[in-house]
Order: sequence, then structure tokens, then C-alpha cells
Amino acid sequence: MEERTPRRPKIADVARAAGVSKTAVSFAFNSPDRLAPETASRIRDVADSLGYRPHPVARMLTQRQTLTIGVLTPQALSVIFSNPFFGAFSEGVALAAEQEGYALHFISPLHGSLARAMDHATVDGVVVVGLSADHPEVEQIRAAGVPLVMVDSSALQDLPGVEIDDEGGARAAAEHLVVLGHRDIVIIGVEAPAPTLDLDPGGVMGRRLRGYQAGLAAKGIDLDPSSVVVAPASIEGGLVALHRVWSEGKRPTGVLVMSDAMAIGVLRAARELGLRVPEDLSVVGFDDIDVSQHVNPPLTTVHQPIRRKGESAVRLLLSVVQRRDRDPEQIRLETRLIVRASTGPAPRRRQEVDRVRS
Amino acid sequence: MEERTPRRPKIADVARAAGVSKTAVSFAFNSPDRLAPETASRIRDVADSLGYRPHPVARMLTQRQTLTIGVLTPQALSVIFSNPFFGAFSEGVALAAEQEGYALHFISPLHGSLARAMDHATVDGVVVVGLSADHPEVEQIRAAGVPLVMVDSSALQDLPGVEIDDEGGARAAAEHLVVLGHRDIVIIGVEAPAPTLDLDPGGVMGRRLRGYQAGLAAKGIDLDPSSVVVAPASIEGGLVALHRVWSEGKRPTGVLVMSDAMAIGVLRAARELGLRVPEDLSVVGFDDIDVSQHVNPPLTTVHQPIRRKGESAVRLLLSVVQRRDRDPEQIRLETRLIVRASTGPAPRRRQEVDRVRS
DNA sequence: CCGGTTTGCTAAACCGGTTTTGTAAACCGG
DNA sequence: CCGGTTTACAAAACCGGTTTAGCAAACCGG
Repeated sequence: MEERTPRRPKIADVARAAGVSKTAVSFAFNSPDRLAPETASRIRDVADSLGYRPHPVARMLTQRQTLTIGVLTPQALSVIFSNPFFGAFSEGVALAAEQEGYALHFISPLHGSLARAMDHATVDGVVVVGLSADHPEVEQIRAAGVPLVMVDSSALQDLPGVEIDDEGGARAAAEHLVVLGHRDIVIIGVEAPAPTLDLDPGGVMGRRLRGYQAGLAAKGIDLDPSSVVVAPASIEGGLVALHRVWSEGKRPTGVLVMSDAMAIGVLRAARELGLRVPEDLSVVGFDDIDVSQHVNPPLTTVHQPIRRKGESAVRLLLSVVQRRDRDPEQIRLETRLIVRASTGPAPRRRQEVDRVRS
Repeated sequence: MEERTPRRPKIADVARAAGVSKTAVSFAFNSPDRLAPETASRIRDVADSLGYRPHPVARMLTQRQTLTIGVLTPQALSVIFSNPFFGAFSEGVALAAEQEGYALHFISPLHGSLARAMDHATVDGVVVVGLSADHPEVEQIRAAGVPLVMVDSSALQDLPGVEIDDEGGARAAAEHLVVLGHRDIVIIGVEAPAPTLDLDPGGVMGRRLRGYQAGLAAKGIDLDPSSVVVAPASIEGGLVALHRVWSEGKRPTGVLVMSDAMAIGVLRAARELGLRVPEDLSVVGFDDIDVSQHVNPPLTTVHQPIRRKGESAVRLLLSVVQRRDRDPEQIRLETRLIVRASTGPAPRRRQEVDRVRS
């Protein structure tokens, strides 16, 4: 019964069993050339006969690196993973990380506190996504000496970051609707994760909003502030958003949605309201996630290179991690409007739409 | 210029600055009640004036816990994240993990070796997904004393695990097609991550295959082995799979697909081939991911509670992590067929289908 | 065969915390 | 005011590795 709880063997156990010092065991694994070949292999034999594996945490402590990069988000992971956008982004992140031999650690608020979560995160660097650069946590991370790269943040000059041309994309989307004759347009935005920083003008939401407004203004359309509603960035969020718009009595002919996941929800809500898309209602998304071309009808949307965004962020981060002294670099990726079947000419008479819903 | 590389302050620095011992500093953070109140708060003041944060790795080493759980997959993260199924699963995992205050660490083969990846992973437990239980790595993880829960694996009695009724779901899917009059049926399976263990009969793929076969056999249909093709579990994978089937001269009227992501690709391939779904070709998926009801046409599929699967796995894991001495528990979740619009009666004459393609 | 280098290994210090053990001073009942 | 307990903190051991410094034996050219 001495087998009770077979304690994990430590390096000292191996050393004792092999009749050598801890140093020798360490050498056998990390610099075998510093040992006589037969000694090294004997030690290794003993080691794996004992089932020894170096304790990763102890190793991290001495080597001062974790071979892990963190992905930090201000929302709960359970909410961001519900948006396919994040899956695709993670795909890019994972691709670059794996190539360089890094694992991925997702960091989200712990008991409501991002700071607390960061304190427990053992990473060599962090990709911060969707957090405004003046957020206190960001400063804290910098102070802790952890390299970071901002993604989809309000640009801060002295921090490396990756962003896309949100404003240009949004503007193209808005112009597209206007050219089709739409005049009554509603914008569905992404709800801020926390009540604070709600309309951070530098954030993604702010930039897209400016783009939409610019596109509308260019054609002489003035956007009523009440025509901007927000909801969580998910299918469900888009669904309830359009229903809310309708129940408030608004009867737009076109909807600009800041995320494809939400746009898919909008499509569904439209069907539930008895609206045909695009005959009664035109819908434009943002992101161009994989499924957008397969939904019914295929979604007109603003394409952004999601995977490449993730990849770029990681490469940028690792370049900082590996050679600390670098000028902060900003990468900017392009967007472009992709016209599919969810948009069409505005209905002739607004009344038509009303009648449909009766 | 002494500010060059502002070294991260350590506990000894705080102790010195506050004129106390390291012990006192540690107490100030972890058990303030063991210190005079004013001493404790003075130490804390000094600490955060220095910007001190306990080093997470050092803390892990002494406390013997990382507050992190690992999710281990045999495929590269960049490939599994491309399947929305995994996003939803992660959502469930994240939900349960966050509630208990655990972070998430994704582990995938490092330079081709899962073992090497595990060696670098600092986790309190692992959710192993899609790895057969007799895989050598699994034994290695157990040997390392890391608690684990198997998900979607061939059941192994002495390991805790979460699985779904793959066979029943598949059987229902097959019977559904048969009842609709389909006789020429092709099965599109998920490609094994590695060439080894290709048709692991205990794995998900094997179980679903058995279910399909049982469903067909019950109605007197014998499945030709050549009617089973495999491809990667992604939209793209399904797309090429159906094209391959067609180019091999097969003209099924129904397709049973082992994943919704692939099924979406199949829908697209069908459109490219000039086939109407479901008039010319019926398609049944598996998983019931969120978008499946929004694609064109809405996908008939076998529903499985994806999020709940992730949640259950984590809860099971944490119950093991927290009180080691437990009997291995097996959780089994139900599946059910959801009939939407991608399936319909088999076309009357097979020739019709051929003609369409001409 | 002698001084210097190389080989092969070990002892001890270290990474940055936590925890156990120890100790001086304050407190306290009798 | 004296022995015993409590309070408030410090010294040292420890977590499980890596790395530096060091030491004895073997080797080696002259």
C-alpha cells in the first residue's frame, strides 16, 4: 500500500535514483553535450523509467519565459466565443502562435476584474483586443513589463497595434445603401462591454459610426441620433435589436449593422416580421465572416481580413517579445464592401413596408 | 539614466522599501489579519507605489495551483477554430471556467508533438477533446498526475468523460433520409487529425458511422464502403468533398454529413453543381451550430447540446481537481434530429439528377 | 614529469514567491 | 511581579527546477 498517491517524481528523485547530482539530470535534458554521452543517456533512461517530466512552472520560473501568449478581452470569454468573428480571429492568432511554438492563453475578467485576471496570467506577451488604449488595465500591463499589442483599439501612438480601416469600410457601406435609394436608415451598433467608455469615439464602434455618418452626409442625409441602437454582438443581439427598432415604430428601409453575427440575427428578425430581404429591407453587415455568404440571403457586408488581423497581431507581438527594443509599429489592414443579395433598391413607397407588417 | 530597464519590483524590493521582511509583505497581501492593520496598509501602499505585483509564476510554484484549465486538441488550433462547433464548445467551457475563476489555456501539438505541448502547459487539469482514450499522450497526462476529462472520445471506463449519443443521432438522420425515399446515399466523414487511428471504431466518427449504417440497414439498405468519404471538418472541407464525390461519378440523392460546417460547404458545392437542395439533393448535417438555421436552405441536422457539453466537461473536471478521490463519472448527453428545409423526398427518377448536371 | 587545459561532474546560489518555525515584546491573570 | 499566553513580525526552509562557480581526475605538449 505504499503506492498511495504516487507523488510526481522531481528532479532530486531522478538524481538519487541515477546516483548523480540534480545538475547532471538537468544537463541530461537541456545540454547533453556537457555530460559524457553514456551518462546522459543513462540518466534519461532512469528519468523516464520513473516517469519524470520537468515541472513546467518551475522551469518557467528560472527561464523567465512561458512560451505562451495571452489574448485579453474585456468581455467574458463565453460571450466573445459566441461571435464567429472571434473564432476566425483566434484562428489567425493560433496560426502564428503555433508556428513560433507558443501556446495560447485566453484572459478575460476574473470576478469582474481584468486586473485580477492578468495577475494570474503567465504569459510572455498579450494581444489586447477591443480595449481602448487609455483603459487603466493597459497601463497596468505595461507597468508589469509585459509586452502587448493592441487590436481594434483607439490608436495610441506609443503602443504597437493592428487595426483595420473601419471608417472607410463603414462609409462604403453607407454610400451603397444611399445609392440604392435608401433614405430611412437605422444603424445597429455593438454594445460596449461595460457601461463605462460607452461611446469611446476612438474605438471601433466610434470609427464605424463616423464612417456611416460620413457616407450618409456625403449624400445629404442627416442621421438622427435615435436611429442608432446598440445590442450585444451576437446573432441573438441582432435579432432583438431589429425587433426593438420595429416596436419603437421605426420603419427603415435599410439597416447598417456593425457585425455580421448581428446582421444574421437581423435577417432572422426581418423574416419574423414578415419582411422580405432585400425587397422590403436591405441589410449590410460588417466583418464578412465565413458563413455570411451562405446565409439566406447572402449577406452584403464589409470585408475585413480577420485571420490576417490575428496573425499580424501575434507576429508583431513576438517581434517585441523577442527583441525588446523596438519602435511601436502600427499595422493597418484594408476593408472592402462586398455586395451580395441582402441589399437592393429601396422600396418605392414606404407605405408598402408598413402594409406588409400590418 | 538609471531608469534604464525599470526592472520589475520583487517582493524583496517592497520589503526593503517598507523596512519589513518578505514575510510581512506576503502577509500584507495574503493574510492581512496576521499583521497590525496599519502595518498591512502601509506595506500595501509602498507596494503599489512601487508598482509591485506578485509574480504569477512564482506564486503558482508555491501554491501548487495555476487556476487554469487546459483544453487539449490533437489538431492545430488554427484548424479547429475554423469550425464554429469549436467556438460554441469553447463558449460552454469558458462559461463554466469563468464561474469558478479559472482561465483557459489551449494546448495543441507543439512542433507536431502533443507531449511536448503538454510539458509546457501549466494547468490544473485538462479537457481532452477528440482524442481516443488509448492514445499514448493520454496515459502520459495521467502519469503526470494531471486530472483530465475526455470529451468525444472512445469511452474508457476508468476515465471521466462527456459524450453524446452519436450513434442514436446518426441513426435518426439516416432513417429520416430513407423514409423520404432516398436509396443512393453518400456519407461525408471527418478526417482524422493524423494518419494513425484513422477509423478508430470507438471514436466519434466510428460511432456516427455505425449509427448511419444501422439506420440504413434497418430499412434494408446496404452501404457501399466507397460511399464514405472523408475531409477536414470545415466549410471548405465539405465543399471539396461533394465535388470529389461528383467527379467520381457518384450521383447520390442524399448526403449524410458528420458536421454542420462541412454540410454548409456541401450546400454550396451543390449550388455550384447546379443542384437544387432539397429537390435534387438532400443534405443532413450534424451538430446544429447556431448558423445552421440561417443558411440557405436551413439545414436539417442532428442537434447536440454543444455548449452544455463544454460546460459539463469543465464542471466534471473541476470536481476532480478539487477533490481528487472520485470515481470516474461518465456524462452522456442526448441528440435529436432537427428537420429543416435541406431535406425532402428523393427525386422520382435518378436520371433527373444526372440531367441537371449534364 | 610538470604546469596548464580539458573533461565530467557536483555544491551552492538563484528564480520570486509562500509557509513553517522562531522570538522579542506586550499583555494578563493570580 | 512572575510564568504563561498572545501579538507582531523576522529568519529560514521550501516549491522544483536552472545556472554559476568550483573541484578532482584525465589529458597533453614540451
